[in-house]
Amino acid sequence: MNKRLSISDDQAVELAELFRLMGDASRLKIVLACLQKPQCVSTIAATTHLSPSLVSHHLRLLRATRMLRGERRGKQVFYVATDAHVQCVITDMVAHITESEAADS
Amino acid sequence: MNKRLSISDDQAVELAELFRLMGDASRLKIVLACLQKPQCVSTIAATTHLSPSLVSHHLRLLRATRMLRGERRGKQVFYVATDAHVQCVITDMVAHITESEAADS
DNA sequence: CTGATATATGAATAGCTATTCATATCTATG
DNA sequence: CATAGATATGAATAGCTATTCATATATCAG
Repeated sequence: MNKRLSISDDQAVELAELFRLMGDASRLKIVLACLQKPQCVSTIAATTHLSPSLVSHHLRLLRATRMLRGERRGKQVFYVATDAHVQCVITDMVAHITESEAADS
Repeated sequence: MNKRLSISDDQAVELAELFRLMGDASRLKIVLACLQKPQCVSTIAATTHLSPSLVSHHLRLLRATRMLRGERRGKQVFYVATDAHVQCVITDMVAHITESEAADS
């Protein structure tokens, strides 16, 4: 039951990088859009109200850190979240935000 | 069982801000140091290998978003993590990092 | 091959942010 | 009060980053 909370500096950097990726509203919305099922770039752009170019730039970062995986289907490329931990974390935090909304003093 | 994953733009910004705070290695280490029990600033600075000034600057941000709470005891101020959700999220992600270390292809 | 659609990439930039250094405030003690 | 220790604050800056615009690449239809 005793949880390990002391991590090395390298691990802190690694972990912070994951959080940093979710620490931008545009990128977070992109990840959210791809959490449940694969979405193509233009759909992501439409649902997030971001330009396709910007979405593509962010997708590159999310791809590089393996938070999302892309698969080409014809002209389109579909992206989906890969990491179950990330899915859990985001889901939990979304729940946190949406639940504690009325209780915000 | 159907989890809410679509959030408003404002909520995305709010959520991203929480992640962004943890998205800096220095700040993440500070939060980690205060997760289990209250720590004073100089102790935090010592364990994180950061200057007291830098720690104090980061603490201000963490205080402002209510991730940490500070309490004065004599000359020292002790900080501790307030939000259980944040504790969970960080603990989960730490577990994620430390577990999947060997399996990193 | 041509044109059209979808995605990616590169450069340029404006705004932000982490860090440092200097200085101020707070608190206990003598 | 004066001094010392602990924390906070302010200014300055160097480096980063999100965004935009222009352009390139890829895929399919005809």
